[in-house]
Order: sequence, then C-alpha cells, then structure tokens
Amino acid sequence: MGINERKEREKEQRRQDIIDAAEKVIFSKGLQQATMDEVAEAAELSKGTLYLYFKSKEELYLAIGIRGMSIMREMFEKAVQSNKNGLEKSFDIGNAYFRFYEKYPNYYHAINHFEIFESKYDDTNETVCLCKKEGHESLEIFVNVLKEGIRDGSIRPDLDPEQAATIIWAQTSGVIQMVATKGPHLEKHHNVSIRDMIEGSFRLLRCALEND
Amino acid sequence: MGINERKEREKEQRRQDIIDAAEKVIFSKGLQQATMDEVAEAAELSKGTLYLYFKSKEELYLAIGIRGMSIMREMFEKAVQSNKNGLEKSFDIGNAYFRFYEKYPNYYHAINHFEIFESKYDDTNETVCLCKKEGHESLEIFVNVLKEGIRDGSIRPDLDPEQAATIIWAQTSGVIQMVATKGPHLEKHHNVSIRDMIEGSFRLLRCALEND
DNA sequence: CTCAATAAATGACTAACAGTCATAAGATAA
DNA sequence: TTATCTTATGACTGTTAGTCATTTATTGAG
Repeated sequence: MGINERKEREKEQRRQDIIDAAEKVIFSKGLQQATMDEVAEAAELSKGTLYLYFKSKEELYLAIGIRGMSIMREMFEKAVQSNKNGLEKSFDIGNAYFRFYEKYPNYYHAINHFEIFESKYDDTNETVCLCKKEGHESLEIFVNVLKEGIRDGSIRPDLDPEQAATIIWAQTSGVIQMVATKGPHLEKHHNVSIRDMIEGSFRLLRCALEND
Repeated sequence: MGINERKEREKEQRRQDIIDAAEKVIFSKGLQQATMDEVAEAAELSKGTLYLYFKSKEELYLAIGIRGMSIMREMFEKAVQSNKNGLEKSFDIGNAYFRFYEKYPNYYHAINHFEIFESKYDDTNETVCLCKKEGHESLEIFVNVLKEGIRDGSIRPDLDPEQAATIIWAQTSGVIQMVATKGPHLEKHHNVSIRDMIEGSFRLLRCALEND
C-alpha cells in the first residue's frame, strides 16, 4: 500500500517539524519559559496537534535529547576512526565529548535533563527507552576503545573495561557539568580557564589509565 | 532594644518552621508535585505569609539546599579529624560525600538542583550567595587536605591543589550523580553494585593522586 | 488604659499555562 | 455522492505560583 507508506512518511515529517519548532522556542527561551502555545505557533499547528504527536512537553524535550545523543554518538564514532592506540583514542573520545558540549550546549542540556530525571522516567515509555539505547551505544564505543587499549598494551590490563568506562564516563560528565555551571564564574573570578580544567582532568585520568 | 532582638529571633524561627514544613512536603512529593498551598498548610500559615519569608518556591528549595550543604560540610570536617596522611584523608572525604548521599538523598538532590541551575541564578541574590559560600567552604576542606598530602609526601607534589580539588570534586560528583540516576538500574540489570562503582572510582583516583 | 502607628498575617483573586475533548475539515474508498 | 476514517482545531478546564487589599496583632506614646 503506497498510500499508507506516504502517510507514514508525512507523519514522521510532521513529527520532525514539531521537534524543529520546539528546538527554536526551547533553545531560545529555556524549557520552563517556553510554552506549548509558542511551540505550536512556531510549528504553524494548533496546540492540540502537538499532543497527537507527543504525550507531554517533557516528552517533546526528550525527543530533542535523543537528537543530541545521536549527534554525540556520531562525534564519538568519528573520534575513534584513527590508527592511534586505545589510550589515545580514549582521550579523543573525551575531547569529542567536550567539543560536543561546546558546539551544541543546548543539546548537551537536553541530554543532561534526561540523565538527571532518568530514574523518574517510566521504563515502558518508548521515547525513554530510545534515549537509554542511544546513551548505551555511546558508552559501548568507549568500552571497546578501552578493550582495544588493553589489547595493544597502552592501557593497564587490570581494569574491567565495562566498569572503568562507566566510571570514567561519569567522572568526565561531572567535569563537563562543572564547567557548564561554574565555568564562567571560574574564568572570571578565579582566573582558571575551562581548557585547563578539561586538560587537568585528562592528565589525572592518564595516570589512572596508562600501563606502566 | 530587647524587643527587636526577640522579634528578630521569632522571625528566624518562623523562617525555619517554614523550611521544616517545605522539607516535609517537598521531600515526600518531589519539588514539582509539591504546591505552595500544601507547604502553607503543613506550616500552619497562609500562603501569603510564605511569600513574606521567601521570594519564590525556588528560593525556598534553595534554603533547603543550604541546610544540606551545611550538613555535608560538617561531615567533611569530621572526616578529616584523624591522624591519617593527606591521601587517606582525601578518600575519607570522598567516602563522606558518598555517605552523605546515602543518608540524606533528599538534601543531596536539593544541592544538585542548585548546582545544575547555578548559572541561571542571580549573583546579587542573598540566598544564592550563601549557597555558593557553603559549597566553597566544603571544597576548601578538600584543598587543604590535598596540600597536607603534598606536604606529608603521600600525594604527588606536581599537582596544583586548587585545580586538582576542583576537578576531583567534579569527577566524584559525576560518579555519585551516576549512581543516583542509574544506580538501581545498574544493580538490577548489569549486576554491578553501587559500592563497586564508588570503590572503582577511588581506585582510579588513587593512581592519579598518590606519590610514586 | 486608649489609641494611633507600625508590623505581620490572611486568603480571595489573577494570570499563566499544560493538557483535553467535542467539533470540524480533509482524505479515502465504496 | 456519500459513508468512514484520519487528522487537526481551538475553546475550555483545572491547577498553581505569586499578588495585594484587607484584617489582625503588637507596640509605644500620651
């Protein structure tokens, strides 16, 4: 049935149009300040239609987060396409994470919002599961790089790659979050550059990771 | 003037009563679900009165966060009262941070809420400044322990204590936040205990910190 | 004690906004 | 042409943060 397929495509297109509109409004005013009426106007649709495609404002924001996660994962995939050893690739992922934050701060915040409220979300919710799946795929890239590093001898062999990846991911998220919230204050009042912070955290991680 | 002093005390007492009531309501229902009417009822006051003491719901929650920070700082102060070396005291602080999260998850979330939205807050706001001051004092305890460790030779001397403290603090916050959001999921589906995660992160940090 | 002045408390009210639903418009197929 | 089904609409509702005119309580001077 060609008609049904076309309808399906149109529906998906409309969904994406709504997310586009939501990004415009939410990224410029912030999640709280942005209203569904404004999103509807930006999408040139009525508010009711928005709710045919998304259960709530929260879920619409989640859809934005998924876009962000997808972009981030692609950046990670590019970052590990080199012939460096596992240790150096690990730092390339770390740098990619930071570059992602710098280039797409709004997507970063959308992802962060999801991570923070993750425990409150319903596991049967499709959008939530998609979010978790995307996040897990990004982590998996890092796990594989750690394994590679252990194999090529650049990373200490006594590490459990899954555990180490999870922990280092969390640690790096913490540093980027700190930069995101306190960064401007640190640069202004403590004369500490954000770049220094990131590099400082990598220096510590290098001690923790490298073999010998 | 004894009367004015008594009035001042009573005003402060009422303020604390309101925070007590807010804790009861917000801790049991969550920030979003809790309404100011419910807080007012729990405090046995009218809603209008709440707004004589706190500019907004947000600021009332901030006041709860300050209480949490104060408790946390006290736990840190106790943690460093020993005759261990600087390196071990550092881990005692880390453990205290985690114990604080375990014992007072609601205060932990209040603090986290503040940290996350810190950049959006007005720097001229008194409550916000108090929050930042409390947070800074906790960090200062850690900075001093790092300095102590460098002096007693347990911690690598090439570290900048302020920078390292800030970074390690951020990293540890990241790990605890991960535990807070993904912990139950990790324990259930990946058979990874929270305790392992915390200890794993300490093991990595030890490599990064210790001298020789 | 009385009474004006000040301070503290009240709760009905407003504005804003997320989410709903009866109705309408449009597409499709018989 | 018309019945059926899908999609879209926007007026409406319920909830709640925050306000403000009014009331109540406290104080200190005469």
